[in-house]
Amino acid sequence: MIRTHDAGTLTAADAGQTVTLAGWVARRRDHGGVAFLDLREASGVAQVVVRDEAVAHSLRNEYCIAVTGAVQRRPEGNANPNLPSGEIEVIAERVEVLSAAAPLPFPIDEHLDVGEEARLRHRYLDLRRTGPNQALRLRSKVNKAARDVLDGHGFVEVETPTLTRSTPEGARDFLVPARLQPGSWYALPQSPQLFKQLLMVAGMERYFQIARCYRDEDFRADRQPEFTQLDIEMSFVDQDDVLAVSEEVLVALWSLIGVRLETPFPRMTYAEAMARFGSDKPDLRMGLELVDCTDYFSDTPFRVFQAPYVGAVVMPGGASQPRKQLDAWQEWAKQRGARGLAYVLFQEDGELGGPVAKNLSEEERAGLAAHIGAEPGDCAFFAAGPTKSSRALLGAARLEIGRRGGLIDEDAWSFLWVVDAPLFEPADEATAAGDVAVGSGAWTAVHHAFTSPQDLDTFDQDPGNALAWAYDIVCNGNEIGGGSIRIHREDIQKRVFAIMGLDEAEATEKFGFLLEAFKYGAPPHGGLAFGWDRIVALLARTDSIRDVIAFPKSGGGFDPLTAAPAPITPEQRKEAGVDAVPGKETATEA
RNA sequence: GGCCCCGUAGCGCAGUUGGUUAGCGCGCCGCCCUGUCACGGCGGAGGCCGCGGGUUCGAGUCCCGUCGGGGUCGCCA
Repeated sequence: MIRTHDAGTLTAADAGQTVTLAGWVARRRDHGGVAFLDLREASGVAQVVVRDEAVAHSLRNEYCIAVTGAVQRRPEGNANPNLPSGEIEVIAERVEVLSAAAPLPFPIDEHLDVGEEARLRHRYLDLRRTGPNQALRLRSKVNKAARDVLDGHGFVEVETPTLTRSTPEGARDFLVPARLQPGSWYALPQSPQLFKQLLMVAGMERYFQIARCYRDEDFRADRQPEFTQLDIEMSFVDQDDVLAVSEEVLVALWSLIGVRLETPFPRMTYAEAMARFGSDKPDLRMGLELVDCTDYFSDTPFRVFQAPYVGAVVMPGGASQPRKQLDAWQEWAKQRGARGLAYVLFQEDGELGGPVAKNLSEEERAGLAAHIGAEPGDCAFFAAGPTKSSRALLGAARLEIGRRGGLIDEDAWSFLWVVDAPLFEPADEATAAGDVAVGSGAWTAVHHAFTSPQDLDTFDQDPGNALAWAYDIVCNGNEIGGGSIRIHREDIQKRVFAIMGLDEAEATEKFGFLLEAFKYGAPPHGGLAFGWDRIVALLARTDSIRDVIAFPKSGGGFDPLTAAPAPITPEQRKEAGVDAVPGKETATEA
């Protein structure tokens, strides 16, 4: 080793020793006759004193250097209490420049903000900064903690293919041309879903993988084209078994940041979450539940409230908002595709204000505050219309109220299982929004096509109300994982496909290998996948999953560092078979 | 794909109702400085104001388009 000691670990106890440190010049304070260097490396920072002016003068920020010298207590009054090594300094006898550094594209300094684009273009420099560096180190610890828990339960870590077959799952596939079969393409997996089920058929019984997944969808703040899941699957289990193991993993993760989670986590049904919070991932760090007013306004003279659903959410103290702000709420609602957001102001004098109030009956006005739990000085927002979209709007308003009003307890960790998800939803989006159970037969799986119905006998008689053995784990309003008990019987799987309008031939073409596997004694099984990037981001207390990914992509799937994706040469194009014209037999894809 | 915001020096930003020489801080380069720790002092270099078009006597500023970035809705089993 070039170095004998780690800079950040030196203390007064090391005084008198001669050490060799190696690292980067984080900062140089040159006083002429004496210069101070902050030498930074993985363990931290130590101050180096250079008395040779010629040596000190030539050093620049981020030079990679090795320093040999004696550890010394700092002179009286010169200690730096902000540094673990602040009691000591190293008096340089020899400074070797291992590698010089060109002027930096941006400062490697905790105190300054740098734009994300510049940081990602030189991510290797960004990662020298303490924050980003710590995030990756944390991620490594998170991986280890999960492996330790699962290993303790006899789980087997298995790698599954990343060059696989395109399957009609939810998202668009990334495709890779197959050189040896021009016109045929691999797909990158959206998740190892099918493989992990095959591993259950294979008798692995307990599988996990820190799995890279790929989805070619439009970008969001929270999304990367490649992302990571902790993927888990277990045989001979029911829902409670999966939830218990999952909780154990999460407990181990949060203990890394000194947080002790109480188990078991609370559970709430999907239906309850939607009714009370207008979300399938309610943030329980704040109160403010939606109030169903459908019955309350069943005889209302107000046309807008003559709707299949009317609900409200209260904004504490909202009655004093200026008109401009109330108008801004309308804009906010319109941006979310709503017509608007009706509101009633509960004045301090007991009168109701706002444009809606005068449309209500005397009786409705009188009892409204009590019904929705509004106090004088509050404002209530109303949504009326189809149940699903109205609740979603109110749920979003609830969160916005919480954010603006500082009602969210930022120190809290709120974990919640959302269980009993519906098995199907209407495939047609308009039908879904309208919440009208038309028997068009066009149903699609809410979770995925291999999720087991709770009632194996009746699920296909009333698909719209059938419940699934599916569960999501929610943390502070983020869905950080989800899974299900799977179908392990071929006959049930076929009935599910039938509801989804997938006939035998199609099912065979898309999932034939899975259906065939299920013929040979498939065990009952189920599992779950954690959104690993989001979980690490939560643990690192950062808003962006980009901060916990070593080399993330920016918008549009562009990698600012490598400038991928990039054009290929005509030779590559020819060889890859990208332009192969499909023959008749391969042209059946819709 | 819809909508909103942002592109000015290496980095972070300012730039008035359109007005002639586009500023500030940090960084960079040079000189000085023996106890600093986001050291300090003096001096200096560095700009196709994202790109293209238009309006105007005159555009960083106004208009149209386009590219890039961020956010949001759609989408993401």
